[in-house]
Amino acid sequence: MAMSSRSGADLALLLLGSYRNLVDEVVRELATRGYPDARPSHEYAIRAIRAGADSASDLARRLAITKQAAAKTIAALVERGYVTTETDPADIRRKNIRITDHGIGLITEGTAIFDEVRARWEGRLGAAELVELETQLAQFVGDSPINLDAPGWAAGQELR
Amino acid sequence: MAMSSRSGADLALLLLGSYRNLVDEVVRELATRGYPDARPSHEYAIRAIRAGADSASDLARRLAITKQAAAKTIAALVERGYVTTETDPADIRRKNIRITDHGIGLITEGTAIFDEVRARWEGRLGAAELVELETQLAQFVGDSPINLDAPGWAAGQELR
DNA sequence: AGTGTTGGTCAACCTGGTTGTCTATGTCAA
DNA sequence: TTGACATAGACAACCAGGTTGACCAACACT
Repeated sequence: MAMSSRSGADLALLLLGSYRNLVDEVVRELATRGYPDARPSHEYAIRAIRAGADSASDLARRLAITKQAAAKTIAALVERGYVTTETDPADIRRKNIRITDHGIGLITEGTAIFDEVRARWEGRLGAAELVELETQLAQFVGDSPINLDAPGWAAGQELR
Repeated sequence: MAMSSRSGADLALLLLGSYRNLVDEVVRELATRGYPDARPSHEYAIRAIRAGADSASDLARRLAITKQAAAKTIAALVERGYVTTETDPADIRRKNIRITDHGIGLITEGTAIFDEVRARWEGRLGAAELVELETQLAQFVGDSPINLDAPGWAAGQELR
């Protein structure tokens, strides 16, 4: 019996479930590779920093969160040794963020694992099908205020 | 130029972005229809209650969260008038949950809106394509501890 | 009875955000 | 040069939606 049309609520749960499944796997694997306390938000933040957000306010704008939230995130990153901060000599107010080797390691491994999991899915669906799926999802995301480059909305507690 | 293979991290963001897009729309629309303070978790919880979880411990098991968390959720539902509780005459410890008309209204409208949004997506993708997408997502979710019927993991702060 | 299980509650904590307020510094224009 | 405004950051309090841990009261079973 072709199950045909599911409910909209189920669709939502499918989307979120897939996301969490993917991300949980990445976090788990990251833990076994020497980053036991890494959270998805750390990855996103470090990526944003690497992409040019070199101060708290900058990061806040990039992630589309408040600067207070950005400051907290940075504090967490410093605590874990993923970044360091030092006062900008040219502007005493600013604290420039620099990613440590450990931080680089995190996003390098993170990216690799993300891609590994994606490859696994690709193996199951077929390359063309996965690309199509991504294209379709991009359509859903496209017509919205949501900005893939500013995944501040990606927060929540994604792992338990 | 066919953009072909995206990164695994992007895939994750696409999934989450689609979810939030869908859910945000539902919450927004719900607000305009007389449920301004409804949160996704409320909907999930009321659904679970309607499906038979008539006590806090029950709800906890069903949602796969702690009973304390379930109790908090129920308190929020009572506060908003979506459910009422009364002590079970047959077992003084239990507090039976009953969904109010307002609560029924919430999930009725919620379901309708979810389906409307899904229908909109269907209109864009085509019916067959959407079903295929759902089937593919179900595959990703299927091989995991994630249980669509126990969306406790769906929490996080899904809306900003 | 006595022992163990179950339902619920209190309290403290965590994460990742939010507002609101404040100071210190920088910038720019009159 | 000064005075107005913008910006960087920090502090404090709060919120949602979870978590642990400790507990008590009520039920169930032998």
